Amino acid sequence: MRNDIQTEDIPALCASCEARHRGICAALDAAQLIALARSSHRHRAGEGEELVGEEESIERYSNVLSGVVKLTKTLSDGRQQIVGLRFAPDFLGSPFKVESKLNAEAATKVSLCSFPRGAIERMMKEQPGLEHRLLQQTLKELDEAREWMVTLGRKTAAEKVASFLLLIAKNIDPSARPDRDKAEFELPLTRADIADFLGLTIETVSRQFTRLRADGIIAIENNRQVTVPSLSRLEARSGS
Amino acid sequence: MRNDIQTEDIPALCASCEARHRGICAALDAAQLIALARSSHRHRAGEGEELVGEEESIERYSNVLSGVVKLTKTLSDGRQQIVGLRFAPDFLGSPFKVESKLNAEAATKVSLCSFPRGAIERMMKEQPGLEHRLLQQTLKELDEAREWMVTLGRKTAAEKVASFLLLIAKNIDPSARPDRDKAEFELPLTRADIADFLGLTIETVSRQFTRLRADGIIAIENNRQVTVPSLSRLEARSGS
DNA sequence: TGGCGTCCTTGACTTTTGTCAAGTAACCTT
DNA sequence: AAGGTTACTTGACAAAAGTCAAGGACGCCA
Repeated sequence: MRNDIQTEDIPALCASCEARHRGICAALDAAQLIALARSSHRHRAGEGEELVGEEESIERYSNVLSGVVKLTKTLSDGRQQIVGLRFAPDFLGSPFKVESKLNAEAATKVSLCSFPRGAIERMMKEQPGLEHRLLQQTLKELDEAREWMVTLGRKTAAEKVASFLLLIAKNIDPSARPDRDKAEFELPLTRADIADFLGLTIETVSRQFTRLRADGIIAIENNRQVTVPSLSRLEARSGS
Repeated sequence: MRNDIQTEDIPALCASCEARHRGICAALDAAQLIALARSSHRHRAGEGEELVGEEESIERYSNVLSGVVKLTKTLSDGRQQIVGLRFAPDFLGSPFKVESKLNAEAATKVSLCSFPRGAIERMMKEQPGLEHRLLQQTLKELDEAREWMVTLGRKTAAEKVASFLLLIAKNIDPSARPDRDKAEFELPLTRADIADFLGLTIETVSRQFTRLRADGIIAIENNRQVTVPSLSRLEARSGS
């Protein structure tokens, strides 16, 4: 609506940004983008860096521009579970606080575009489309979480590992489209992370990789570089 | 805001309704409640009854007024996972469709207050507070789903069963407040359902119940009636 | 270049959970 | 009250995944 009477250019910061089109910012018009860009800044974080600790969590929201962020929960005795992975251009930082604790950590090198809580909340008031967008992202996350609950609760170790590889292929390798049965990507997680994501041990994950490799379903180079000659053959092993 | 100039009474249907205060309807003013009540109706469903099938799913939304509804997902070979439980006054039916399939089934006798999709969407347009409320419920569901992912992925069978009992106690027994360490309730799920919720088999669930009973953590009568003399002792077994 | 640390793999063995089978208890129907 | 059905429990055994231990590959830093 206001786009029509809005002649200002969008901020340079946003012009080449993926989140501008597919992310949360797509709900904003040029004037709002400019306002938000004023209080936002891009920054990078290295592998293993904590993104959402106690204090920071509520104060800043971010778009993931590149890299992978893992969301984790930890039991009192240290057992850990990854409850979600965020890829570009996902939104990071749950609006309005939830009681239960969640940690966000860079799984790879990541780049983020962050802005203060207040800015986004102000915009939500004047632009209902933004809240709508947020609701949609949240529904998508909920859907993904439930999908993964099935994987955690009902799949075998072999199926879990195959499901994980499919998930990564879909989100990392841009060429892994339905019309192309081949995929190639670098694993964004260590074996330990993968184990925490799948509810398994490192050793079990490793053994399943070995089996997939022996069966020609995947090829691995340098521990991280994965080639999947046939996604459908991989999917056949994912139990879905 | 419109509450001030609104002198009409709220509909009789809503007057005694829990969802009116704690549920999604709390975001509506009297005029909107009246409009919604016109196209809504209460109905009951028996144990095991399908609530959200292929066609019905998107067409009707409901508030759960009493009883428990289970949300399930099923793998192609029939393995099933319960991905959520809805208690009164939770909202049922995800707004705007998601691609992945989810089934809702009455776990116990339930009573619902349903209204057509169109009605709620119309109101969301004129009352942003409603969408906000929906976002909050969705965030709560997401939080619960992630909490359960930890249970599924990282807890032992014994801890899973204890966690399940705690969850039910909190949601069913109104007297199970922090200040009272005792709880008593009727299990809303069969052993098979519990197994599907916990990612276990019926037999394992049964054995864990037997152990909790032998250790005096719980008492069970008639398979379903559970007494927990000390919630904190139960919690100590839940691994959280 | 060498040494150290991290990440990963592999093997032997243990534990946990699942499977199969039998049997009991409660309930519903007639 | 009899018969059948469903839900649950229990036991013996099998399979899956975890644990412990050793060793290899690679990268980093002095």
